Parts: sequence; structure tokens; C-alpha cells
Amino acid sequence: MNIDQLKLENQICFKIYTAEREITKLYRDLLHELNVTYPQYLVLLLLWEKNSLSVKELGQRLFLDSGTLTPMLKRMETNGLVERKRSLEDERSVIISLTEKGSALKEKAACIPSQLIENISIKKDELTLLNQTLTSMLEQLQNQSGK
Amino acid sequence: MNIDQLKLENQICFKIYTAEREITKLYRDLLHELNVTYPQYLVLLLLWEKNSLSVKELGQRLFLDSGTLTPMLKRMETNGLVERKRSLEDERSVIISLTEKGSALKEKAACIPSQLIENISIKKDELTLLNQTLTSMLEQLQNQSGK
DNA sequence: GTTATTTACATTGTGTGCAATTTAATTTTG
DNA sequence: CAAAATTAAATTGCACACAATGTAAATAAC
Repeated sequence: MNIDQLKLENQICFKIYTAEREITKLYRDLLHELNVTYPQYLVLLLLWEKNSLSVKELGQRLFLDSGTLTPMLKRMETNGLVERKRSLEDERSVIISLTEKGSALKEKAACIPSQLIENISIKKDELTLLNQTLTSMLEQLQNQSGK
Repeated sequence: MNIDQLKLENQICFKIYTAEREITKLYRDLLHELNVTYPQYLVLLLLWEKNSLSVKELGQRLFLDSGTLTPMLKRMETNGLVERKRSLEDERSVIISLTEKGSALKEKAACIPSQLIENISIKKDELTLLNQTLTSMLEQLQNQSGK
């Protein structure tokens, strides 16, 4: 094993850990006006595509479990962004749907992806490459933890 | 703005967010035997290099503030890994140093970096490139938030 | 058809992560 | 040197993230 790999600064995992927090910080500023957190914004992104989704579906898309989602969705309900209703077909399932207010936020949020890219200011080539590398890394990781 | 950028799956930030959690999960397994969390392991990495550091120095290296570090270091103290002492030169400063137990963990942890790389199973070229890209991205982000 | 198993959420408890504020020590300023 | 400003930690409060467990509904097994 290379001795340099023991140095914190050279560890890819520490970089990803740090990058995640820097990005969340950036989103915090951008989302401040909308009064939502980054994980809540992710939920909204999915609901803006498809007006209602079950907790299970949200969890599958975001890789989050009910221990995280249930309290988060309750906070979003309290803030008037979503509704939570038991499914009629399957009483175990809870359907999350956008309220008018939650739906209306979509317009306010339209500028966020471009603002974000601007702030990251990464070259398009690099972005594509980074995306590819992370995608294959994620596949590895998620297959492994699935075992 | 490209419409595809609105899709969750294409968002680089979501990938980084997800990768961070997958990596932390992987570390959770690897660190289970040592009975430390990933952030605690990061503190130990720094202390294994230099036996004692102030909370401020730890914060600068890890980009964490006292609100995170103070309770975390107290937990590590409770678990017998570190000691916390006020600096004699500057009473505002708290010096964190390794105990025998904390020091001894280094050997047990020696195999972790290689195990991790194995689990991520990324090509060496890709790893180098990923590291470079994240490094420059982090510089951008950290310069910006410093403003 | 009843029992066993599985499934979908909810709950509990622990550990970050960070904004905002407080406290005490040190530096800087006038 | 005394008052003001700065600095280093600690504290408070909130929001994830997740393991472990509980609960009720649906499905599978027999």
C-alpha cells in the first residue's frame, strides 16, 4: 500500500465527504429563499416530475429509508408543501402528493440548476467524466451493499 | 438550460450526495470492529500522524466547527480514545491527544485503506482523474464559501 | 381458511453537521 | 493600561441518516 494513501488529503473518500458538505452548503444558500433543505428539494424534484409518489417509491429513488423520510415528509407537510394520505388500494402505503404551494415552488426553483453549475464552474468535459466515474463507482458500491 | 439537467439521475450533486452515503456505509462495516464512526476515524487519522492537535487545527483540517467537534471529541474521550486538555499557553485552546488505546487502534486500522479501495474497485486512472476533478471542484467551492 | 411470512411505515435512539449564540481568554486600539 | 474587538470552545436547537425495533396490512404457505 502506498504510504501517501494514508494521508488524509490524498484520500478520495475524504474528498467526496468534503465535496458533499460543500455542495450542501451551496444549496443551503440557493434554497434559503424557498425555505427547504437539500434533501427536501430532492423530494420536490421527484414530485415535480410526477405529482404523487409513495414513501416507498421516494425511498427507492433517493436511497433513503422510512426512518429518514417519515419525519422529513411530516416537516414538509407542516410547511404546507405536501400531503400525506394512506393509499386506498394498500393501507400499508402512504402516498405523498404536492399541494398548490409545493407545486408553485417549481417556478421559483427553475433557476437553481444553472446557478449551481455556475458556482461549481467545472468544465463540461470534466463534468461528463466526473458523472461517468461516479456512476460506475456507485454501481459498484450499491451492488456490494445489496449483497 | 438542458432539460435533462432537471432529472435527478443526471444531477452530479445527487451522485456526490449518494456516493458520500454509500462510502460512509462501507466505512461503517470496516470500522465496526474498531467501534468508531467515519468522522471519528478521520480525527484518528490526523492524530496518528501527529499525536496531539488542538480542536481548532482538527477543525481546519476536517472543515468542521466546534459545534460538531466538541460533542464528537467528548464521545471519543468517553470511549477512551483521546484526552482533552486546555492548553497552558492559551487557555482558550483545547488540546486533543491520543490515549494508549487510541494509539493502539492504528495497527488494527492499517488494513482499512486497501480494503476500501478494493471495495470501490475503481481503475487507477479513473481514481487519479476523479481525485483531480474533485480537488479542483473543492477549491472552487471552498474559495466561494470563504467570500 | 388460518397461520406464517413479508411488506410499508412509524418509532426510538445515536451520531453527525451546522447556524446562531454564549462564555472566557487573548489581542488590539486608542 | 483600560475598553473594544477578536478568537477558541462550548452550548442550543434543528434537520438529516440510519440501525433496530414495533405495528398493522397484505400475501404466501400449508
